[in-house]
Amino acid sequence: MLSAVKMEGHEHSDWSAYYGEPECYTSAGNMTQHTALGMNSMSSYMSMPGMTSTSNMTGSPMNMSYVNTGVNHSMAGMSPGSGAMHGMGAGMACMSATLNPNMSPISSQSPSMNALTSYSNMSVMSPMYGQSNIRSRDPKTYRRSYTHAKPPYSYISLITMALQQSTTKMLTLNELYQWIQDLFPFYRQNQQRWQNSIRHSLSFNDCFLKVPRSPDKPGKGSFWTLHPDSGNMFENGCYLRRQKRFRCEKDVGRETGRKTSEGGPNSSPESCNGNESPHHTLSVKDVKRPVSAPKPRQQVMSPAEHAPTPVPQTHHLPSQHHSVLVHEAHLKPEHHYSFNHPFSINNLMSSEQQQHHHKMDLKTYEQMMQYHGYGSPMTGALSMGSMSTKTGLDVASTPTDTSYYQGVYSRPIMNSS
DNA sequence: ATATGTTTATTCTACA
DNA sequence: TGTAGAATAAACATAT
Repeated sequence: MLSAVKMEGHEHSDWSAYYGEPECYTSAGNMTQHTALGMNSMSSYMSMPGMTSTSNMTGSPMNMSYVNTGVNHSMAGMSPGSGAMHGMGAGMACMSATLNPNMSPISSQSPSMNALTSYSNMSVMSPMYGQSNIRSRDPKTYRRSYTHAKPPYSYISLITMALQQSTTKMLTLNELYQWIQDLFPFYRQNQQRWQNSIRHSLSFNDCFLKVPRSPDKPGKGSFWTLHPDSGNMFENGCYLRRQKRFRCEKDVGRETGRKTSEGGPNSSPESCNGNESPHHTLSVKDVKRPVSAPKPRQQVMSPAEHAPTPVPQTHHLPSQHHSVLVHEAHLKPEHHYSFNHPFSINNLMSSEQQQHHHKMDLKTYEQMMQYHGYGSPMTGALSMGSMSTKTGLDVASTPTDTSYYQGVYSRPIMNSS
């Protein structure tokens, strides 16, 4: 529903041009009656008129032949019949699988993609978007224009989606880039511009945390993940503009939103792990940069620098803070479910489905712990990062042309005739 | 050299 | 209209 995805001023011209008159959105807002809020309501689009029926949706994601001549990274990683699909709403599973760049069975639960999918459907398949001036457009130019329209998501929400949908809940910068442009053709242009913005967003916003690579997994850049306390940043349903930026409280008082890293002696991991209370007071930023340093650059802690105790095995230990943080954020089985994010599985799956998901998560978690077999929370966290490659679940390594608009291509634009 | 990451500054926009 | 979130540009540093 469009009350869920408010079309704000950003690039409004783009969207109004492609989607028709504002009243379309207004009518979309009426959809609220169908559902609760947030992404749930967006999910309702899966069964909206204009969508194929559930039974049809269960067919095969492959029917959605995506005729994009661009990237198409194949659906190789996809597992159409994966068990992960079974618990999901059929239509959801289908679309999700179709769009998810990370087509592993596990990640096919992709909550974020459900959101995206829903939006996509809403925009294109829902009859209300086919009304008014769109109908009069030349279908060819309209289609082309549409696919290159700027998505109504802020960079922050795009990053959040990408991170949420990834199996390990953390991605490298390049994987983020890839995810975004795979999904949104719009971002296949002007890369320098938006990628700079992405980098800026990652650094600037407290809701994103940097997780250094383990030494045994060399590569460019760190992993990025969501702050466990970032919670539902888009609970107002607007993916262009949060009502309030997520900031770590400590730093809010100290400075205006600047990320600082690696706290002094006070920055105990526990105080920032997001599990003690919904409103812990220690900034995660302290994990990232020294408070004292006026303007430290590039303060990703080196393992040697920060590991108070020898790092078990070959996994690197960026810092205790980080370790706990990331551990809490990504390895605790319950983490995903305390994460009330609109893209989170919470909002998109039934309790039964969540149970299924939960089991899988536990299993994954256990496997990882078994794999790396040591007690340090850090190690597990890092294994998450490296797991992506170990288990072949690496998002960017198996890019698929899972364009956000994918489904659109294979079917006629609803009501546009 | 290029990618990645940090920071500052400016501008635009939505909203109270 | 003021404020705050977001987009953009750019300078600079560091890592690969």
